[in-house]
Amino acid sequence: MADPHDTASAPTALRRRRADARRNISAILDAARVVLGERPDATMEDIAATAGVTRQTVYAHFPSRDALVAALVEAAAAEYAAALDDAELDTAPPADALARFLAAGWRFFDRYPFLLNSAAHTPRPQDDPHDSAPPRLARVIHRGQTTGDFAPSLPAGWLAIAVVGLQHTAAAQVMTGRLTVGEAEALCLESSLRLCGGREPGPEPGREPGPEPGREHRRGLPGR
Amino acid sequence: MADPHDTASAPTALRRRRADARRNISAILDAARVVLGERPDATMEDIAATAGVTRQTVYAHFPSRDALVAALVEAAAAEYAAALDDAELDTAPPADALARFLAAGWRFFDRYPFLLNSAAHTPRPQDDPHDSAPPRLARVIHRGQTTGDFAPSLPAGWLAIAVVGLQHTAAAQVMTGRLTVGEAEALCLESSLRLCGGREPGPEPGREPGPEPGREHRRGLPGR
DNA sequence: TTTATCTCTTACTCGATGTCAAGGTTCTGT
DNA sequence: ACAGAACCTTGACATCGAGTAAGAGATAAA
Repeated sequence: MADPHDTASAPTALRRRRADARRNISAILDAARVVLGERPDATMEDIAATAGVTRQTVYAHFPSRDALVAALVEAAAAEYAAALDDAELDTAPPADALARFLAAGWRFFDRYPFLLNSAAHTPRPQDDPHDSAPPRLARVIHRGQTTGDFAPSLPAGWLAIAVVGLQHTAAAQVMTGRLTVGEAEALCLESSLRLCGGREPGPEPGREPGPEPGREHRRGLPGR
Repeated sequence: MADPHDTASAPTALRRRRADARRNISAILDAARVVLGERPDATMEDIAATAGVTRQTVYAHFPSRDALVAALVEAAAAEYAAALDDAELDTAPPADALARFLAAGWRFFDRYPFLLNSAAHTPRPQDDPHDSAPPRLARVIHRGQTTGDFAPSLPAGWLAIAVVGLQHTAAAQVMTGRLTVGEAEALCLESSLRLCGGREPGPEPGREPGPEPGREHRRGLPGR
């Protein structure tokens, strides 16, 4: 709080901070991303220690724990949105766009596992301005429905949410060790296509549903 | 802990408790079910006050907060399992059995909304002996795959988990007020059937996808 | 009625969050 | 390079919730 000079000479909401301050802020955010991914109920002191600063320094930049995770969610949303921007969802064929959407999601979950550990969904106000993924996917699905690639009998908005939920479910299976990452990706893609009413590829040779070799690493939950 | 007489003369693990004790235990469980459904981070004192007892009385029956929610999850699992027993999943046609499974789930979520608020998924050991729903549904789906009602190209075990996850997703949409209960049920059923590869009913008259009248009550999240 | 059991009151410890002030350190503008 | 602002650190403090403990009073069961 105590912002000494709120002069109107700063049109940008973010005042230029000192270099070490910015360094610490990103160190704290990084530490929170890692530590909260391992233990969602980690202490402020744990996060501060991992970031190499003191607990009070964390409070110097984030007024509360909720503010910290909110900032973390914000950063995650920005990264996710950027990844989706790079996926060219609106130009690729609908089925490909769906696959790219899911691929971006897997990379995202890999970097922000704490979003799967339920601590992120704190009592957020009923608006979710940080979650731009479902609308984007809804556009893809709607486009596929008009081109005939997807079945139009279910609303695209719901299907988008359902696909994201499906990926969330699959990721949770990876976290508990019941699926490998490769299995989860394959099952999620196949299921999402079917959910959207895409034409099944049928039993053609060269497309077995088993996990492709070389990526059976399970994540598992870290000890304790 | 302080169990005064652990005599071997009690073959049943549960010693016969005094009547008011049992009454209080169920009152506490009921209060926890309601209060934690509204506020997942409610205090022990909140739960105790709602149950009409003192905080220490709660600790007299449940050694810790985790033990209380564990008991609550246990009770929920028992009710859910009983509801699934009454649904005759193994005799009804697969598509009907799937619909019954989902219907039981909706009644369950209505009684135990706290299970949607993520606080229930505390660091549980990696085994989930309390969750008998997916295996049952997997049996139904597998049966449908052998009879030809469902497509066999995805493993039944995964599809069961995916359907449960889909219902979870739909229920979350109801919690945030983005869907009514009726909409959520209709979309979830339709999506689950499609996910399992059931034959689409096609555009026959008399099956509009809109919400049927008389059950548009939204749940919404309670204030604060 | 008697007795074992349960509940309530009061008070305490412990850990985590959040706050505050003083003094030292480091960056930045000149 | 230098002065001052911005930042970090140390230490102490307040608060809240979880969990523990003992004794007096209430209540169901015998």
